[in-house]
Amino acid sequence: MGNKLYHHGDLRNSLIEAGIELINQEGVKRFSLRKVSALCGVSQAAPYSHFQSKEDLLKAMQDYVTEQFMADLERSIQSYTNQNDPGVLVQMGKSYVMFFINHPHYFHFLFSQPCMTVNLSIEGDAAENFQPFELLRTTALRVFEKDKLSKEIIEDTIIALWATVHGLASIATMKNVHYDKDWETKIEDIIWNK
Amino acid sequence: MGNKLYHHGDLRNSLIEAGIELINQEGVKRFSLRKVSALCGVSQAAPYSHFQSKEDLLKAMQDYVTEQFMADLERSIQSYTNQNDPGVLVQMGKSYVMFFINHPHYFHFLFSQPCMTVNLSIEGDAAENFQPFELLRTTALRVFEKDKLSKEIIEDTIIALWATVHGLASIATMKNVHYDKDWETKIEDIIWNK
DNA sequence: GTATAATCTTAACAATGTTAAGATTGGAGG
DNA sequence: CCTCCAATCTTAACATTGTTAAGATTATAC
Repeated sequence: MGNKLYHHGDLRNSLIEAGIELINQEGVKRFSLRKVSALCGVSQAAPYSHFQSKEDLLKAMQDYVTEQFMADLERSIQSYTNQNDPGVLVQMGKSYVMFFINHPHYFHFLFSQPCMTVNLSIEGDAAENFQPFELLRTTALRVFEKDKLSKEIIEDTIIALWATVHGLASIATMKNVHYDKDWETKIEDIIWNK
Repeated sequence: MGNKLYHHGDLRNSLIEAGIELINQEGVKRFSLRKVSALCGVSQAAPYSHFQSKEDLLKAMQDYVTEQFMADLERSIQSYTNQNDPGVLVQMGKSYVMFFINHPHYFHFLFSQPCMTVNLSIEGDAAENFQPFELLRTTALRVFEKDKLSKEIIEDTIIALWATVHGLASIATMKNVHYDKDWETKIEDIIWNK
């Protein structure tokens, strides 16, 4: 009765988004299921209708962000005319930075929390790695295929490209650094001059 | 009265060592002050006579291992005749691996727990880095000084050397890989052939 | 030998993850 | 429209945890 519904309607996503906010404000250390429940105006045990455990919610939070990020990057790549042209890397790099300019809280959530496991290894099992990094890597490998470069140089170039783009995202999402319409051209310039 | 002493005698170190054992067996997630206290045959609040908090004990556990490791490495370096000879790096590498062959549980404690913060960056703040890594780095810089190599090549060589040595330690401390008297010569060969 | 500081114990508190049992509700099938 | 069922949510409770307070015990300095 009234405006208080027994059924929340979209509790699963609300818990995920409130969880990200909570971690950004208090850190993963002070994150708790009960606090997230309270933020969603819901009882302490409500999350257990959607998640098996606290760890399960945390994993879902990571997947939630990563999936949006991946969808954005894949859309960006496929919208480019020539998939083998180096320009596709610049296009992807722009999207990489832009995604976090549009969602700065996602950047802090993913990369500023020591226990949010984001694997970034070249040699290790690719399947366990941060998916956006692997997407950048396979895209770059396709672009560089025709160039007959040594494996080492290619891998180093990929790391350099990723570092540039990730660094830009890190700077752009810092507090007091505001979005500027010149950012897009800024990003293009920096990546091209690599 | 009897053999049960009111004063433990060496509780601080016992807590640290029992804590390392507990983390190796159950993981940092299931580590708790009360369990460590029980393992030491002491009441739940006893740790607070030696540590301010759980975090404080965890930090002390890391420092405890790192200090022993550093002392070992420094002794190894200083025992070598010529501090500028490349051989000092081999000597140090041998000690690096040997330390963890002699203390395999320290390796797992330091490197297999996601929340044990071990920084290993080249560009970042050196003071925040894993001290043994910085020691290897400064030693290598001294050895390579006369060679007039580019900074990039030197840094890459340092990474390669560290990776070799650390990888050997990782393999050597795996279960079912037992210490063998040939390990020392094995290590020498692998590092020299780099 | 006594005062004092260090060390340890017991007891309690609030916060947390998790489960059990039951209430409420939306929607499918009659 | 009505009924039944599964999904969703609530309340209540439990064990575990970090931490503090108050006091007991012991080592050590004087």
